[in-house]
Amino acid sequence: MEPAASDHSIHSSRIEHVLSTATADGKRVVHDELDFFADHHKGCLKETNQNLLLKEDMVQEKQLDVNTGLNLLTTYTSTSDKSSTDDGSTSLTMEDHKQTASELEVVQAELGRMNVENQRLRVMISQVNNNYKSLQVHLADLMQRQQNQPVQHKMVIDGSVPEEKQMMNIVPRQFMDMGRASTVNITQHEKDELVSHSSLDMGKSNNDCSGSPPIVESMDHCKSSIHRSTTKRTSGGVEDSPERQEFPAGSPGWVPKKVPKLSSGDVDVDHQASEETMSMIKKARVSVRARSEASMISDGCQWRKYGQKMAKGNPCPRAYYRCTMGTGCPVRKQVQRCAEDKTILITTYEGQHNHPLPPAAMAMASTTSAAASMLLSGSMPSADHHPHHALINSSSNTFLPRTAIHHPLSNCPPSFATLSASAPFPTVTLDLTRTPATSSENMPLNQLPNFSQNIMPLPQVLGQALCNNESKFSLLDSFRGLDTTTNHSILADKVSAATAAITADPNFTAALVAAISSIIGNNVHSNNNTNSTNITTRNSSDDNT
DNA sequence: CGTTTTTGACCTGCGC
DNA sequence: GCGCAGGTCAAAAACG
Repeated sequence: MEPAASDHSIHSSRIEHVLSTATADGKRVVHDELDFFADHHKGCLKETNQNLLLKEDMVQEKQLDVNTGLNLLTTYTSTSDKSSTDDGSTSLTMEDHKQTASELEVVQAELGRMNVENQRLRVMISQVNNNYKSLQVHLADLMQRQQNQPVQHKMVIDGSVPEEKQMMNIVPRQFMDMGRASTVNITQHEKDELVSHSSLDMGKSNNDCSGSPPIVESMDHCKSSIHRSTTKRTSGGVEDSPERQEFPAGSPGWVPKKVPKLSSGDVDVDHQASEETMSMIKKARVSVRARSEASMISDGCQWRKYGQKMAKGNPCPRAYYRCTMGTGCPVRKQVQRCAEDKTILITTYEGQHNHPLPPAAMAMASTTSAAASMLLSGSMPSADHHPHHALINSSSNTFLPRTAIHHPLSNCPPSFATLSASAPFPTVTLDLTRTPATSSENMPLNQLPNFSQNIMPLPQVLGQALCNNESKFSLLDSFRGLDTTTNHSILADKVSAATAAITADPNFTAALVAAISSIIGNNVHSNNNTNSTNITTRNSSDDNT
């Protein structure tokens, strides 16, 4: 009874160690790694739908089972009681009947609860689907608008907008540009500029999975080619690293680690402004802190260790891994134990996958990709001037910059996710090491799993964020908009519950990490193709595969 | 035997 | 220019 009921939680928080050495396809699996995606198959929306259907079937079956069981019970009772009858005792007593009846009532009540829960889950799924669709429509609309208004964002580059507008535009734009989250904030003018820049190398691209070179990478490759021409390497620039050979300039595989400095003589004034903007673009990283004795957390991808270093100030070595799922996939990650608490494993992801993510990694990634993109595009104080962590702390219910500490939603303690704008790389840090206790201060833990009842689903929150936003992706704006139309406490409760539920679910947070890292990487590929965001398309299409 | 891990050497950027 | 630290390379070893 109880296990069946618990099966209805969409987000399982189960963490299990992978003990096997090989997967079904024969690929090696790191021993004893912490597998956040042990039941990843539940994460996909469609699969969730299927699960719901299956579970409903299970409920029906269970009804049959129960009835059968009761019949059997009666039969067995009489049968098993035969011995007692044989012993001369009486047959079924009234007490037996009462007990059976009470059991029946309990089972029926439980079935009723399960049906109700199923209904709630179905409603939630439909809400999510609706939100995805509305997101898609809205983003298409935004893209169209921005194509019609290329001048506005030039102001962003020029920095001639009011400070608040700068905060809303410049900073998110940095993150937008860095990752695949969205190209919405890139105007057509900028795209043209970038394309003209990158056209130097684009012709050499030959292994782009998506068929279109990503803008950001093209930018990097452009600068990379300049860099290579102006800097010497002991290998002479001809014998480049294998990755550079694998990924000729313009191809999506290799993303240079560093953004080279350009001399003013290299480019004209317009380009210089553009380059200055691009020089602000730093490579985003996604870092996750998880408490684990395992050597590495499983994120659905396969990794090969290529180096290990002792980092300053930490007695534990830092291990360097690169993704081996795609040929020459440039995604890398660093794994290191926390110096203060060696039970905490810090995994930092960097780069962009040049291959489709495996189902394990995609599990819930599509659901969270919107969240991640909002995370990355969300409001932050001037990143380059505030090296501190900007709070997009989900457990603080805010996604708000520290400058907005007076926001009514920002009065909750931080714990979960932070965006670090500190040099050299902006880093989204998710802290899975903290218990939900902090975030559930306003929310009893036993209410957390009741996702569909107590909270607005995260995609819905994000959907509202988009719908309340006319021209830019800013949760701050959206929350401001919500402030005028919704009850603060209700919203706070909903967001708090969502946050707490997320915090309480390692699967979700790990998936969020994977989503963020994949967004930082993969979105660029298709976004450039479709000139629309991948957030919704991937959610709606990939989930149906 | 192919793949992965290990590990010392090397490269690069940055601060002084 | 030098030293330091982070990051990467690549040959050798280990592994399955």
